[in-house]
Order: sequence, then C-alpha cells, then structure tokens
Amino acid sequence: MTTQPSQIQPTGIPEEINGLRMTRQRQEVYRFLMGEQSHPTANEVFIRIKEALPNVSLATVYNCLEALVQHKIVRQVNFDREPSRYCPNLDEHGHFHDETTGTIHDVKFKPGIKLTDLLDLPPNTVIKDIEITLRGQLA
Amino acid sequence: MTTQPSQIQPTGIPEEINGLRMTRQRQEVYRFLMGEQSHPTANEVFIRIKEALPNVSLATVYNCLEALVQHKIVRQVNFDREPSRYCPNLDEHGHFHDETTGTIHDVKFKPGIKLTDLLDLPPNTVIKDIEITLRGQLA
DNA sequence: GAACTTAATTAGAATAGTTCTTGATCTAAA
DNA sequence: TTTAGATCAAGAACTATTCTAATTAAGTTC
Ligand SMILES: [Mn+2]
Ligand SMILES: [Mn+2]
Ligand SMILES: [Zn+2]
Ligand SMILES: [Zn+2]
Repeated sequence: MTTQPSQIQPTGIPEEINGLRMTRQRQEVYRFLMGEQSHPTANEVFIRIKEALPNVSLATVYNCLEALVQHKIVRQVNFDREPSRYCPNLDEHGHFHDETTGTIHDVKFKPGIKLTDLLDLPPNTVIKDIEITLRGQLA
Repeated sequence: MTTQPSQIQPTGIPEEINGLRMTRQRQEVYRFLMGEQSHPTANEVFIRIKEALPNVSLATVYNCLEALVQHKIVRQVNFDREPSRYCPNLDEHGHFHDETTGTIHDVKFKPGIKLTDLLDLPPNTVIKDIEITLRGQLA
C-alpha cells in the first residue's frame, strides 16, 4: 500500500486556499502571519521569512501579501500614512493603536452589534467594508 | 471717526484660530476647504489656491495643512494608501467611500450613539480618537 | 520707524513605501 | 517533452510627503 500525495506542504499549509495556489513563498508569508498578533509590516514579514527562504525578495513579499489580501486570506490594515500592516484575523474587528507602546490590538464588537444600524446612511447604500481604528492609551 | 483695524482679513477669515496665526496662505487653504464637501487632497488644494496666490508652493500647502490639522481646525482623512484628504467637518463623523463614483461622503452617527460602548475594550483604555471608514456603492 | 529676532514661505532635493519592469525559474497542462 | 502561463528576483521607477537651505514676512525692542 502506497501513501497518497499529501495536500499538506512542509510548512503545514495546504496547496491552495480560497482559490489561491499556495507557493512556498506564500506559505511562509501566511504561516508567519498566522502566528502573529502584532500586525507586522511587509518589511517585518520579509526579515522574518528570510530565515526559511534566504533568497526571497521584498518584491515577492509584497506580491504574496497582495495575493493573500485579494483572496481574503489575510487583511491589510492602514494607520494614517504608516506602512501597511497585515492581519490574520478574518473576524469583523477593529484596531486599537496604543500610542504609548506603539502596539496594535484587535478590538471585538460587543455581541449583537450591527455597525451599519448605528450610522445615518442614505437609503440604498450597499456597504462592502467597514474599518474602525482607535488611537489612545492603555492606562 | 476712524475705523478700528479689523480682525477680519480679505479672505473673510480671522487673524487667528485655535491659537494658530492665520497667514494669507493658511487663510486661502482654510477658506477653500470650508467650502468643500469633497475632501480634497493636498494637490487639489494647491491647484485651487494658486488662483488667488500664484506663487504659493506645494510645500507651503503641506505646511498649512499640517498646521491646520495640528490645531484641530480641519481633519486629515486617509483611505488605504491613497493621498491624504482634508475635511472641514469637525463633528464626530465617519467617511463613506463610494466605489462607483470615487466620491467621499460624511456619515453621521444616529443620535445617542457612543461608539466606545459598542466595543469590547480592555478596562482603563483611554480612547483619544476613533475613525470609521466605509466602502461600498450608492445603489 | 530702524534693528533685531523669530516664524513662515519657497524651490528643489531627498526620503520611503510601494509598484513596475524584465529576465529567469517554476508549475501545470497538453 | 514541449509549451504556456504563473511566479519570482533584482533593481529601477514612482509618488506622496518631508526635509534643507535660502528668502521673505511678521512681530518685538529700542
Ligand atoms: Mn510591525
Ligand atoms: Mn480629491
Ligand atoms: Zn487585526
Ligand atoms: Zn469628513
């Protein structure tokens, strides 16, 4: 009895997610993001996955991140004009930027809250995406 | 009987707002923004106030906008990685980005809504600023 | 008001995150 | 195995913004 070819790669990530073929570079980017709550930048991803893929380029990291974002595998998060950050949390959530430490924290909504119900939107508005960003201090 | 020196400038803007001396350049930037709902970019402000101040520089427009924002006279609004936009509406409000037309619209909250009450924030969190951005279509 | 001091403006160079270009390499299909 | 398309790597290019240095304007002191 022979074993079937596995769908799981050396990184522990399947061959394909949401219709996106998971190349080795995409696997490494995704695997790193999945283990991070810190919302790393492209450059931070680059530095980190070079450990596993010494020849990877920053352009490829950007390409991978763009592909992952477009296929809704991770999310891109922007704070003002700072470098984009990337978030593995696909649940609806906001982002709290702690000014004291510079850290970013996910913020859940209280149960049963529908953001759009609280907004004075014109009728027939189709909302495809909501983004909530908070700035402050964790006293 | 002689008239007293007026505190109002040729632009109709006072000499000082929120502790910021309103130079001619700042006046023109501010006056233009006050008459706009479109959330213009720095470059759009630049193009427009050149009509009144042909020698104004883009660097000055950026300087003016930064000063106005820091003194809470106007607000800076960012959408993803697009150029910053500027908003004269100081009331608490969000921004709806209509994907079809590319236009931006202010969105009020329904009366009596406190955003922070709806979020699952850790205790002792001091929120200094909230930003809400919506993307979608005006069907 | 002249001399002095500080703030603001200008033009252009510099910066930095991101995107683009091009040629090489990999993958999947035929 | 050939072919076609996708992906990758390296570096150039792009662009919104910031910085630098010189000039001008405004406010202050005599
Ligand atoms: Mn980071
Ligand atoms: Mn605009
Ligand atoms: Zn997040
Ligand atoms: Zn607004």
